[in-house]
Amino acid sequence: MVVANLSLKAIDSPVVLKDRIYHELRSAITSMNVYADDDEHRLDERQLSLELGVSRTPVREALCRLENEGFVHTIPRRGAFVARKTKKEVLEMITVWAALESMAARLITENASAEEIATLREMFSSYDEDGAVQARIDEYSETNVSFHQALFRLSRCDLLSKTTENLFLHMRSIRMRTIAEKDRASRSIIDHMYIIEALEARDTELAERLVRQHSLDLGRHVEEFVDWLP
Amino acid sequence: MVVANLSLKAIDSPVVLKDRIYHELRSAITSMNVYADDDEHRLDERQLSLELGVSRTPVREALCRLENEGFVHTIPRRGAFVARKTKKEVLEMITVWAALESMAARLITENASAEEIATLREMFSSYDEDGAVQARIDEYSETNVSFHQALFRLSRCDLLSKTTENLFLHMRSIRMRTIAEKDRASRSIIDHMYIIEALEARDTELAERLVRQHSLDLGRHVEEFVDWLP
DNA sequence: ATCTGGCATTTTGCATACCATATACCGAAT
DNA sequence: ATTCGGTATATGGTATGCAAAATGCCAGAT
Repeated sequence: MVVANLSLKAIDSPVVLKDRIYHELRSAITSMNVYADDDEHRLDERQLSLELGVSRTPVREALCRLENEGFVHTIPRRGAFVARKTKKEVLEMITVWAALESMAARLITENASAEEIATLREMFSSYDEDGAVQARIDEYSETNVSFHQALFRLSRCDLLSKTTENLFLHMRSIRMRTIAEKDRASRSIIDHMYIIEALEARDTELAERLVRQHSLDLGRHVEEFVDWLP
Repeated sequence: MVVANLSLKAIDSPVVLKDRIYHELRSAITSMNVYADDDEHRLDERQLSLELGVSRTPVREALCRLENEGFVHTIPRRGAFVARKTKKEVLEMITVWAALESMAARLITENASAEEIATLREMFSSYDEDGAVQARIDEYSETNVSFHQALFRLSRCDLLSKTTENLFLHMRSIRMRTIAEKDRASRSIIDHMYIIEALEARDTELAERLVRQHSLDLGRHVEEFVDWLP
């Protein structure tokens, strides 16, 4: 008799309620337009637990986690609110982003394979013709996000990706809104191409600088033109 | 009758139980030597709540927060354990650190006042004589931590400081152990002096590079010599 | 002797109950 | 009419209760 070797992968996620609630609430929060109106969006524990058909306990634990990650702001004895970032906070997020992504670029020049870097170039291959970016601006916006996520993935540094994940979500609405401004979109794709070239050339310092500059440019744009943030 | 103008500052922190428990547990975890023995340190909810004289609920919320921040690892239906970092994870923490601190250095060259930068130099003034670092190695170790914290403080970017805060705590034990190796300590103070000079000279690129290199050197040291991590 | 299967115990995850505080409402006094 | 104070109500913070799941133990089989 031989022992069957099925090479199974361990299952260690008896997906628990609080996690599902966490994801549910997070996606609800990140997909809503927090800045549409002026009044703060309160998150009533009892109401949420009623809507979700669960008790307050797992809702509270999900809110606790969302608070740590900056999506929710809670005031003791007053309740939880959807967090509204100030302009200063958004600018600081962009600064941290720039720091992390430029480090990711460094690591890519040192560790990534040529094939991996090639995938970055392919992402933009369908935008070759003049005006393609403008014509499919929404699609390009998604590609844009994917590109930045890919940079972190190729860095092979999980903590870098993990630390940035929440920044991504926080910045989603901001980026969606700023990328739509047409000249920024074409500037954006040019920047990306130079970044890819630097990565291909394994020019660590250049890649780092270009990536950082790309982010800080967004920061300067926000600083100058975004007036819909407190 | 006039209204007394006392210029009071708002008090909005009716410090709640879960926060005190969080801090209590965090300091307990960060000050213990997690890597002393091989068996994992379990955190029994009931036992903790008994010891702290509270119910399980706030303990659970504190553990939830600690898990988000990487101090605690919980397995559903199995319980919470003090998180043990792998060597890979420590190296990644150092990488992220390098990214954040080098950005802090950039910002200092651009924004900090000469007086602020001068305070950095003063921190090391008592270590001028040869061998002073070796003689007061524990004291120097604290100064070392303060120096790095000061870099983030002077960057005036709260998110940068906040993001790094947990890394600081995670790295405490590592740094405490590695700094004690004497030649690293003297190398360290030399690095710091060059960094301060670059900041004083407002040489953004140089300051950034020196700070990053200083962190990555620690990374290489850990990579090479730390064998007590899984 | 070792391995397997079932039962008991422990412990988490979720639900509910209770308490303290913050807000809202309302009446009385100015 | 407006403002102040008290009471009611609502809501979050904490405690406890209950059920499902995981571990450990023990007996029986091989």
